[in-house]
Amino acid sequence: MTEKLQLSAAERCYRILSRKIVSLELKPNESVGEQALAELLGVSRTPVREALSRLSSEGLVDLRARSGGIVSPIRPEAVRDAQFVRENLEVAVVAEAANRSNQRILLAIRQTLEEQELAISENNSSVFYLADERMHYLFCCLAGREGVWDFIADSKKHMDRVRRISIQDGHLDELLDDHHNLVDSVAAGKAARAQELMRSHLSRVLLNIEEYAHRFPQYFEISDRSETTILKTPNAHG
Amino acid sequence: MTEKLQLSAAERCYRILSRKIVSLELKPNESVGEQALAELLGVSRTPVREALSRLSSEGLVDLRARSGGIVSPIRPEAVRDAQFVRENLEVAVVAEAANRSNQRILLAIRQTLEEQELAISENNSSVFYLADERMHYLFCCLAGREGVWDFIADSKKHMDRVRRISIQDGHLDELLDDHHNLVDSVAAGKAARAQELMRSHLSRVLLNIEEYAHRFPQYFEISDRSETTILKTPNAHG
DNA sequence: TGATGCATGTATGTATACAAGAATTCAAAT
DNA sequence: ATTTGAATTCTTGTATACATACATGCATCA
Repeated sequence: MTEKLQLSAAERCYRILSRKIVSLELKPNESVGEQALAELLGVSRTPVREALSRLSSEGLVDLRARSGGIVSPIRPEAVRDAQFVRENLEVAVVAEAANRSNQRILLAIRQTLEEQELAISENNSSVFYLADERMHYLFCCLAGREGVWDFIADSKKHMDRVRRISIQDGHLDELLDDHHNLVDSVAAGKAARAQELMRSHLSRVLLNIEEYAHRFPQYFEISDRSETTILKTPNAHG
Repeated sequence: MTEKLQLSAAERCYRILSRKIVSLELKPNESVGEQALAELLGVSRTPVREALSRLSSEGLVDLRARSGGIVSPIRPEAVRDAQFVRENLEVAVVAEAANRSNQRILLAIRQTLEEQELAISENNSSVFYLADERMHYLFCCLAGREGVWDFIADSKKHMDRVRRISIQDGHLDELLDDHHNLVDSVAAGKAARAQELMRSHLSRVLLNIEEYAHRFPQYFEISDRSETTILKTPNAHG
C-alpha cells in the first residue's frame, strides 16, 4: 500500500539524467554543468551533484576535477568489454532458463514478443526497446537468477547508446526474429541451442559498432572541430 | 606524468568506508550516520554523504529515507547471484587467457603465487587477500579483457565479506593449491581444464556460506536483540 | 607577430544552515 | 503494569554560502 510516493530529488535527477544520456537526448561529449542542470531540473546543485557522481561511477559521465563534466563519449573499448560481460552472463542465464519451465513466466515472455511485433508495426523503437529489455529480464526470472539482472543492467548501460543507434537504424525485424527463435528454444528446453542463439543475438550490437563509429563520429570521438583524427597515440616506441 | 596527487575528500571517504566494510571493520547491520562518519573522517557531511550514496548503489549500505543507514547485512541470496556473475565472467576470462601467451604477465602471475605462499607462511590473510585479487586481475589482463575486471570487482564486493570470513577460517592452503593448478593450466594453454578449475575454485566461497551463516549469524541476520526488547513488533496478534 | 604570464571569471568542492520526517522516550490513562 | 500518544531529539535531504582551482583572455615582452 505505502508505495514510495515521493522519491528524493537526487534520485529523480539521477533517473532523468540517466534516461537523457542513454536516449542520446544528452549527446556524448556534451558538457554538463551542475548549475545549468540544477536550473533545468528545478532543484539546487546538491541533488544534481549526487546524480552526476553516480553517473560518473557508472561511466556515463566523465568528471574532471574542477573543470566540469561531459557526457562520456562512446568508447568502442568499453562497449567491447561490456558486451563480453553481458554476453557471458545472459548465455549462462538462458541455459538455466531452458532447464526450467514456468508457464506463467513463459507466457509473460511471449507477451513481450507480441508487444515487440506491435512496436514494429507502429515503427515505435522506444516501445520495442522497453519490451526487449523486459524480455531479457524475464529470462533471468525464469532462470531463478533475478538478481543477476542488476549486473546485466549495469553492463548494458555502456552499450545502450550504441544499441539505441542500432535500433534507430531499423534492424528491429532481425532482432524480433532472434527473439522468437530464442524463446522457442528455451520453451523447448534446448539449452545448448538457446545459448548459441543468445550469443549470436547479443553479438549483433557489436557487429555494427565500427559502422556506427564512422556514421556518427561525433558520438564516439571528440569532434569539436572537423575530422582531426586523434585516436590513441599508437604507443610508438615500445 | 601529472598523477592525481590529491583526490577529493569524497573519493577518500568512499575508499575508506568501502575498505572498512568489506574488511568487516564496519560490521553488517552496524548503523552508519553521516554526522558520526564525518567526525571520524575529519570532513563535513557532504563528502560522506556522497560516499554513502555510492556505497548504497553498490549494495554495501542500506539507506532508509531520513532514518539513517546500516551496513548491509550479508544476504545469501545476493551472494549467490554475485557468485553466479563472477563465476561465469572469470571462467570466460580464463578460457581466453589460456589461449594467449604473454610471458611478462605470466611471470607477474607467478609472482603473486609466491606472495601468497609467503603470506601463508606468515599467516597474514590480508596480504594473501591482496595477492589473490591481483592474480585474478592479471588473468583479465592476460585475456586482453582488462576492462572486465571492473565488473568482476563490482560483483566481488557482494562476496568479499563472506570471503573474508572464509579466509579467516584458514582455508588459505586449499586456495593456494587451486591457484597453482589454475596457473599451470593457463600456462599450458589447457583452456577447458582451466575453466573447470576456475569454476570449482570460485565455488569454494559458496560451499561454506551456510556454515558461516550459522557461525556468524550477526553478520547475516538482524540480531541486535542482545538484551533489549526492540526490533519489529512480532506482529503477534492474539 | 607569437609566446608567456598575470588577472579575472567561472565552475567545482566543501561546509554549514535550515527544514522535514522518523524514532525514541516520557508521561498519562486505563 | 501495559499501552497509547504526544513531544522531543536526532537524522537525513536540500539549499546556499564560501574557498579553491582551472580556463580564458588580455597585455606585455622577445
